[in-house]
Amino acid sequence: MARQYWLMKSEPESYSIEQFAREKTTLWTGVRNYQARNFMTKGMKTGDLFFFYHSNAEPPSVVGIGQIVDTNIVDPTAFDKKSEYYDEKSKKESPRWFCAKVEFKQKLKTPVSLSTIKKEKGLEKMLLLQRGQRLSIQPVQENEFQKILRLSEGALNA
DNA sequence: GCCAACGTTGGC
DNA sequence: GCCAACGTTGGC
Repeated sequence: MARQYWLMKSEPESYSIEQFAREKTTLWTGVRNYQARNFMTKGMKTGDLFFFYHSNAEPPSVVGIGQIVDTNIVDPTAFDKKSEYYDEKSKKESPRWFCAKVEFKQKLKTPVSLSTIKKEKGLEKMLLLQRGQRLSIQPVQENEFQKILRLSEGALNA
């Protein structure tokens, strides 16, 4: 199975690329949307790469790259009453939520902003740009991945 | 199983 | 701070 590519969102105020760069690896917990969960449990494989995206940021941007280390880990925050992600409906015998272990690879030389992505030909189909979509984990095509990488190195980025 | 009310996401 | 889009909840 060829390597797949993803985009994973995080608000910099809750978990930023800087924090990720410092910790090197982290558990991507707190996914509480079934569609995002299914991408994570069914599609994601060890070795896949993902864009780290800052949502609710100024400007919202792709800021770095990470790699999937392990998948289908039961999300421990669902059982933690003190966690904001606690879900009483997720039982240890039949967990409802899962997370992935991810490793920091690099920050982009230049973040690629949402507005830049919107302007770039060939990226129109990205889920990120689809109307009303709010998925925190979404698949990215390889050519889209490469294109955004090139944007981060060129001067085209606004 | 329908659907109104409500909550959340996230760009602007 | 606003609000569109969408998911979830719960009454019936």
